Amino acid sequence: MLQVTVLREQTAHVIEGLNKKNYKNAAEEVAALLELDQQRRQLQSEHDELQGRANSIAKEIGVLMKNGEREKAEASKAETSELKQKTKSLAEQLSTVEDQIQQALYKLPNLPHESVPTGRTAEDNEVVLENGEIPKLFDGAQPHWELIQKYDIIDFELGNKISGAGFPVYKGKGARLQRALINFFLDEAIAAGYMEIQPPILVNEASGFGTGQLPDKEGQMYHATEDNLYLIPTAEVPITNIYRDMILPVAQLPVMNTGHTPCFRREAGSWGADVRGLNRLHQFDKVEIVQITLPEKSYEALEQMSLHIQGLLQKLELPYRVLRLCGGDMGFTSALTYDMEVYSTAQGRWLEVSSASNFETYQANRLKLRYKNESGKTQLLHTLNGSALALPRIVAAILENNQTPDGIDMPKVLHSYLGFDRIS
RNA sequence: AGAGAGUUGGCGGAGUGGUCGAACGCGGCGGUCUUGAAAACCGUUGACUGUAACAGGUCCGGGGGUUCGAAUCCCUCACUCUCUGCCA
Repeated sequence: MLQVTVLREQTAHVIEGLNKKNYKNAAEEVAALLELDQQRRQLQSEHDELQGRANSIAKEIGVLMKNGEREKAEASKAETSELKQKTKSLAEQLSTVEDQIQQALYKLPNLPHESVPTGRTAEDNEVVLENGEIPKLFDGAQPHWELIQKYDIIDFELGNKISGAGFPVYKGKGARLQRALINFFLDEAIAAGYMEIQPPILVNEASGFGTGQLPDKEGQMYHATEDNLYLIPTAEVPITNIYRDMILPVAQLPVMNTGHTPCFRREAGSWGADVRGLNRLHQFDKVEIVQITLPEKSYEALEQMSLHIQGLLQKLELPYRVLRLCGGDMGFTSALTYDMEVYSTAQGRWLEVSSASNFETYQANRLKLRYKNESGKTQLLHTLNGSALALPRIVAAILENNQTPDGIDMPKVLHSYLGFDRIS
């Protein structure tokens, strides 16, 4: 979440940023928040003063009791009762105001980086670059949801039977392709300097708050109510929360972690067009990369992550493009997001396979993730993450783009991982 | 799942109602000594809030209560450990 001091000191900049993110009533809400903040500080200092007096009287009473001056002690006790009442009432008001501020802050999205294009929808995203030839397919080429049936490698019906829609069963070479991709992605990340992590895939409430899934996106996560744990929608949640409530030594930076996990998304309300086959699932696999850096290094890190992701797509020989998301299409917690899209030839459209974001201090503020700068002051770090990569749409694109009338050729880089080079 | 014990500063570990933000040890930092290092000795060493700077306030797992005063007493929740049971 945003820091109150930033709202106070850079009000105009904050409002401008919120507007760019298409946040409604930014000016009014910020003004209301600052008003609350003013009240809070006023109440705080009144409360603290009374509390301070009560504290010193209590100490005096202690001394009087020790000296056996009972009567004086009793007199002082009477004096504090009124103080106590006032303090209590101020404390109540204070906590109400603090709560209001907290709620208001949760509602504010992160501010966009200056390079973020203005815009409202995906139409307004900026295409940063395109790479690779879009292959020409033969007549009768099929979309992946037909190919997976033809070669019997991914089974949605079975998934329906044992779980429900959006939970496919991968079989035979389909399953092996999954495993090969996961290993390939992890090996590449490790070679790039990331440390592999296997985190829990059920997380507690505090972790959900830390990375910003809670409270606003509660409905998107599966919730195990009996134990109040959430199935992770991305490895970002457990891997970033490892560092919750930490003050990291500068020597440990940047933190570079990677991990493969299944991801679970309820996708409530988002079913409709373009969700056939592997395009949108409730459960899918993803390799995630996470970095935690000094503030001045975070954009460099984001570029590095973007290049890493592009390298994967190049090695898989998939045509892709990189988008810089516009203010209206960006995630709530992000300051700058690059989306990587792969061209799905049989569907004739681009599919998002990765998203790399710099959250600057937005998550770190919630996480209390900090470092000590040279003058010994604790300051918030920057957090970043990216998919490297999410499997289902990669699988869809590989199947569609590499199909021949009697089989599907696997990208060369996967051969050693797969143990076969063609699905037929 | 049943029974019991516990949760204190970076770590270990005192503290059971009154100058306790917290003894002591370790670690860290600074200094003396040394050609340098180690050892020894001296000093220092949490976070948040707040202020122009002081001051002040909050924090001993979370929340609530008793009291003039709580790390210390009470309630409640969470978590951890040990034993028993079950199990990959």
